[in-house]
Amino acid sequence: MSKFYITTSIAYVNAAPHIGFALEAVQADVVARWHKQEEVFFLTGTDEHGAKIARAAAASRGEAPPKASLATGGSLAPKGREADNKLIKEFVDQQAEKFKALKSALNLSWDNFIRTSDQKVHWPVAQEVWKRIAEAGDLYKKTYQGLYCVGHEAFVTQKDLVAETPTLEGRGSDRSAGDALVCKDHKKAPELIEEENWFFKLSKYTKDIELRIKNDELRIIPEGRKNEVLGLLKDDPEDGSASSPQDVSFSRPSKDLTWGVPVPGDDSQTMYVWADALTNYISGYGGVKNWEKHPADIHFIGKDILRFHAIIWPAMLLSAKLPLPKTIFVHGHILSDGQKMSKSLGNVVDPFELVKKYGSASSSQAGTDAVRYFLLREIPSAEDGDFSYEKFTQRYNADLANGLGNFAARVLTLASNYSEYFTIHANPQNVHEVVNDKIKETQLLANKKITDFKLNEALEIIWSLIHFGDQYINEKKPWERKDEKIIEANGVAIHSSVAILNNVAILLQPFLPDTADKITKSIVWEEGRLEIQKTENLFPRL
RNA sequence: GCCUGUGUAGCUCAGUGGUAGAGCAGUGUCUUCAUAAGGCAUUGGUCGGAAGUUCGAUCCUUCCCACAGGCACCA
Repeated sequence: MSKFYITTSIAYVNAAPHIGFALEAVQADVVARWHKQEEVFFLTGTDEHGAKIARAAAASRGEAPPKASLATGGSLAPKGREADNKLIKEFVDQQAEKFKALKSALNLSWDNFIRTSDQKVHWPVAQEVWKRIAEAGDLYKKTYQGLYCVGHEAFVTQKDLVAETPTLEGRGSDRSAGDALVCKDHKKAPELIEEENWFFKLSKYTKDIELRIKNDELRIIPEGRKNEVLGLLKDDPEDGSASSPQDVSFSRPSKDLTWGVPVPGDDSQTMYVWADALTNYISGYGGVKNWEKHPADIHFIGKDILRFHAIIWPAMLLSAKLPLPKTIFVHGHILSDGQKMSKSLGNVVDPFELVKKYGSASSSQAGTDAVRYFLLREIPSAEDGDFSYEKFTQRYNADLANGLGNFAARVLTLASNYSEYFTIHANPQNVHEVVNDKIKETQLLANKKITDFKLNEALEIIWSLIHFGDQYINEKKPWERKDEKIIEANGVAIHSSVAILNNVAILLQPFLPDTADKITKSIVWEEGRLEIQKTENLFPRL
């Protein structure tokens, strides 16, 4: 297993794929394709367990009272769940298909798609890792106290609570002191419930992890995120504001949560998200043995799940005596017209719609590459970015239609119109020195940017080569002066232009694979002679 | 409430102790091989606000404002 191993986080299937996951998948895809000269294993998948999924499944069948106050009495959780689980299974199957469809929509090159509901592939690994952690003595049972809201069918926290309205003051005598809070959605006081959970001794490993992150044995990119994690790990008891992470709950009673992986040796408990979902990186990779030989080179994740990947996951691996991933790359979030995307605002951007919208009749891949390009160029790789149709159109016209598309058409037409030059001067080596230098410089810079995960800047650099090409052609004007004396010079100029285009395509291969192929295929050398096959417009102007 | 980060031209961002730069958009001009595309030139900024350190700050310090994120056992 000497493969370069790249993962995305696994997507939670309670909702349809949105553009945020598309961003992560596309970023990971570029890096995977860029490493293709080595052997690469690229994993993605879906996280399909948990109470939220169960609720989403019910909602999708139009059954559940969304936030209506209909408290389901006491019957919400327990028995008779076999039938329910079957329905949930149908739901997640359906959802997982939508995520898998991203592969063709965005031309992704993943090698495996892991689903946490896969009882044959995923469950045994999740349980094996659990056992290893248990054997290390890092799991213990503890009573968990929480505020349970019947309306939510879940534990709620302080931020879900609001002060009770004055009109209900009559009940004042009922409640104990300081208990004047009610659930903000359901206007009912939560119950204090105790339940027994398995806990993981996270605290045992925080020092070790802090060290490994500090010395980049576990790299976290970008720097700001690394510092954020180090801040979390640092214990400064003085001000009491930040204290190193506490042990985390690793299971839930199965009476409340049957939709998940059973805890080995304890039927009364179901694995909680960490123990279950994070192990996908091992189960999707052929199991513990493979991971031991070659752990992930890069995890691509969003900033919202940094804590789990940078602290809990390494702690689990240390406990299970398994190697840590080498790098965690953290991207930001995509805003929609400056606002957070949310269902209630109705501004969620659907990647499938985008691809369809920007694909032309003649070529649907133009839409795919246009979406890939926007995500990779407009969104700074490690930061938040903004999506709007206006920006998309602007990027498309300026960079793809006027920039790349026009340049390709320009060079190919030029080369095929003046092909007589080639009979005289058909040597591919015959490229101007300045052009060769610029090409080499661009390759160097772009590769450096990709290594640093600055994909947007890599594209910027590639586009500077296109710009250079336009300048070069304007300067050489190979279309005029066809007299004998300068035929040779024009031949070199056209060869040089073709070389620029060809190298742009090579550099773009990981970013816009389909467009790159089209360009490369239109430039053919036959018996030392250049044959140009003009293509249709790569990106028609909008 | 506590902690961290960000705030620079219409938009996206770069940048340095000595009074600011790029790309896109805008304007002018040249050009036709090209997708009314391209080249060149150019208009935009009291560098979030206030005070301080300094001969001098956009870059240093303090306070304030706005936004983002983290923590306060919420995944």
